[in-house]
Amino acid sequence: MPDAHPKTGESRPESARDRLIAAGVEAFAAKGFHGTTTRDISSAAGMSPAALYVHYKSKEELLYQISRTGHEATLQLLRESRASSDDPAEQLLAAVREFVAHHARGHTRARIVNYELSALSAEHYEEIRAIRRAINQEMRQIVESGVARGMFHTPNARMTALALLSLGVDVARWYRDEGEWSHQDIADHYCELALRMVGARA
Amino acid sequence: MPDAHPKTGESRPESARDRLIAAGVEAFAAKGFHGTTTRDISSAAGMSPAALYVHYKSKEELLYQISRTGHEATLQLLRESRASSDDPAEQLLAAVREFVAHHARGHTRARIVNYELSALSAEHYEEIRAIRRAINQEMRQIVESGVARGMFHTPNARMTALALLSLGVDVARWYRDEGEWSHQDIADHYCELALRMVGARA
DNA sequence: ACGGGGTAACTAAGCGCTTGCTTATGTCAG
DNA sequence: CTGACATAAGCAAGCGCTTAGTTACCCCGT
Repeated sequence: MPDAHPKTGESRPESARDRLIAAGVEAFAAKGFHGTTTRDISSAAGMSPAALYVHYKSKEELLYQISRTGHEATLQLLRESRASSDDPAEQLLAAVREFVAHHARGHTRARIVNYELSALSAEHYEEIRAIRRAINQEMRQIVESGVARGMFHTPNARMTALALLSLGVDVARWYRDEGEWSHQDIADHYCELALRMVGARA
Repeated sequence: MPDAHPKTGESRPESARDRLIAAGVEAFAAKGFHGTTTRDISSAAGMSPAALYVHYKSKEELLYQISRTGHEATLQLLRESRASSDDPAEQLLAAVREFVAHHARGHTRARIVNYELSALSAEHYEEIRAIRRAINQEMRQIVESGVARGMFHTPNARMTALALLSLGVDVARWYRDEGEWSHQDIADHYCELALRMVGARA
């Protein structure tokens, strides 16, 4: 909303900010933050190098915007999954299905979200860490509520919750668009794995 | 073996090559290949920038040596686990325990092995990919042999094997030395998770 | 209808610095 | 003397980012 265009409204093809974000996502995911130059990004967005600085203070701020919106989308996805039912097993299935599909479909963005944290400034990193803690807590509460109701059986609910997230995050590392499994196939199989991991079959 | 020292034998504190490797591991893991300068590496190894080129052709060749030995160690670990027993369940437990402990204890090296592949040259990348395929196959054969003997029950043995490796690899991403769980704790819990994932309790 | 003034987006050129790597030279054990 | 190892100095190229200037478009008093 900071760049809502006063007159063109919806017919505008794509804002310069968005094109820079899209170019940054591709480049950072492919070559990493430090392996990407501001010239890579701006030329992929069809601009001169200086144009990047009209819209973002620095290369790092572009990374931060990508990372922040990516983390917030992931957190929201887990919150909605947990709110979708009162049954922990249903919550778990929704969370795993959405989380895995999100990391497969958006593997490019997800790689930046999960593997480029060390390129953030100290302040930005702290902000992102807070979102990551909230993400962990969502999954933990699903598993712990299932254990509390006697529906799940695991000797260490926190580590199991971490393993579930870990499994989903790593999909972004190995997933390929040309692969033989669709993100649906993967999400379905991972739902089955998740039920087994939490010990849902008493 | 290319730099076996003729006389000092075992009392030699550490060769220059090894110090460069150690410095490279730390730097690459902390800031990534492109975020690390040759001056970072050489000064951490207590040498001038030019000394790196006495021992390695380029910064990329140093990365390659780290990546190759790391991959080979991982492959060997899985081969030994599989050879340690005829029982697929025993093989699985040995493989998961060793693989997870290896990725926790050696998380610094493991991060380079798994997250810095795109910085390798095309030729080196192909060589590493071959080792990675062999690693996948080891785990796959454990799971498939368990299914073939009716001891494991999973609808997609290949995806389950991939998930097991994925779970272990991702330990290197989140593991911290200061964390409250030792690598033994994690390995034990992950063994339990692995048995559930493959459906070992018929 | 018109022109002056303000604003936002963008570029060409380039600054100061750092990069990976090389060269010339020295040192020292065998 | 030789050869392996190290360094000081530095090169060409590339880096993130800045500056000065141009263009396009808005509002608004006359």
